Amino acid sequence: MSGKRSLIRSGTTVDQMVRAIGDRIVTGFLRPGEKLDEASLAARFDVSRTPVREALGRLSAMGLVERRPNRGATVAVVTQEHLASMFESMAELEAICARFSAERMTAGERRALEVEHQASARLVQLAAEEDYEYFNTEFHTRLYRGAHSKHIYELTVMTRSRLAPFRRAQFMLPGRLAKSWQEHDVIVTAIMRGDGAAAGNAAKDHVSIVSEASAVFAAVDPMKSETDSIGVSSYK
Amino acid sequence: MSGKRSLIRSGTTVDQMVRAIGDRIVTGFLRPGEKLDEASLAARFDVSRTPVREALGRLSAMGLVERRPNRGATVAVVTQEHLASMFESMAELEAICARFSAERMTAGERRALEVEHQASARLVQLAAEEDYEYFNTEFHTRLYRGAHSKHIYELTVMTRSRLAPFRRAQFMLPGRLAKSWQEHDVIVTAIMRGDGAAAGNAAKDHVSIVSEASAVFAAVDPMKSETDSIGVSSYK
DNA sequence: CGAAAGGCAATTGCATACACTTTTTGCCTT
DNA sequence: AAGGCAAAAAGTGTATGCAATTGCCTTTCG
Repeated sequence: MSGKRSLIRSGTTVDQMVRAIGDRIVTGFLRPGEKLDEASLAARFDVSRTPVREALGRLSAMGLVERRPNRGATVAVVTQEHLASMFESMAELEAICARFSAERMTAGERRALEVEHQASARLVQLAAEEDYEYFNTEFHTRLYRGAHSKHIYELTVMTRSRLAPFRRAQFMLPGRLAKSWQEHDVIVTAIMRGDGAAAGNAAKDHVSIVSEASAVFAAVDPMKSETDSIGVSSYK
Repeated sequence: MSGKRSLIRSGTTVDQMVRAIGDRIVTGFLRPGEKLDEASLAARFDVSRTPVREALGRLSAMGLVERRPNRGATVAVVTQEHLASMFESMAELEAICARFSAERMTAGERRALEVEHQASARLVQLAAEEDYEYFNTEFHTRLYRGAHSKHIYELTVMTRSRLAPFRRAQFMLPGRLAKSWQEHDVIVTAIMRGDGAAAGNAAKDHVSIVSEASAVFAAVDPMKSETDSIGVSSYK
């Protein structure tokens, strides 16, 4: 190849490829079921096939692409059943994190959770969807960390990343912001008084509602009729 | 390279490498923290470095090896905290599977579970550790499948595979076989009567006991004093 | 004598070349 | 005209070579 790959960010070439391809999948630029040709990708990003192959391998491990021996890689196609299964798992994992957080969070962690949560109330009043989504991610990450269990944290973050494409639109539903905050409030209250069971139930309900909100968008997905499956392009 | 790779089993070369290296890690032949040199591994298995690299990438995704850019790969070192975290996660995941199984298993699945469970009683009487371990794996796999949730299944199987090295010795403890069967019996009974909560609690207790049994072995691990961490070589 | 800087060997990362598998296309047969 | 077979083209899997980074060792200066 001729040109440099100077315009891409730092890190190893493979890391950049994982981010680049992963982003295009998550944002729906690459559609589910679409074939990922190694040579084309290599040419597209001006690298050789070797890092492309390694990136595809990692993305396959992440569940974003599917690979069959000697038959190449395709953008993972997520069926309705599998999507439901992932949301269900997410609800259970969040419940575990909330329960453990209620039982194990340090005083500092509890305080930080409470402070940030209260601060986010302003974003609801301002209807600042973008900022609220950022704080929402932070909030949940605090719960995951508060569980003080590295493996649970890994499983939860992994599942969340796989669901990322399907959660984008949740705050576009009218009144979702305020409802989300209220649900957070129930979780926080339970955690502050150390009630693990209540925190877990509240967290599970919270995710279930998000799941249903996303299902609304999935249902009107124009791709659905085509393949009877829902892909990451749902939000385009 | 000169020779063929005909003596290894079928599948792509990378698959074989993953199995070969993974087995050596799981069985403790390769010790935690040990450096995995690409060229040496390639020479050892008579392949080029390319499939070795890809295999190391997959094993890294599995959590069996750790990789740092430009610094090569090493056999993953599992700290006591992380090990405890994984067992804890396993207990929660098994609980979820058992609960869902109680609620969702088909009549056929319930029958098969019951039949196989009853059949395994003979293995306890015969003190057939090897065979019982096989049935034990089958039993738990039935629970994972019975949850009828693909993602939960994936998370559970993944966690189990990462814990595999640490579960080997559990049945070597005196009386563990009979106790294991009795614990299975509680789970099966709860599932048969559709009591999700009871099945979940029983499953959680079951794993917790396994965890403690493994902790016994971990505690006497000779490597422990060396690195203050527990590796897959515990059972050699 | 110790510490830091520079060079050297070893190893990883990427590119390219080759081999094998799969798929497609075109021709021949029925 | 339709179906099947064969050959070529496309694409993946593996091997090897080269560049770049890392860690160690030596050397030199304080």
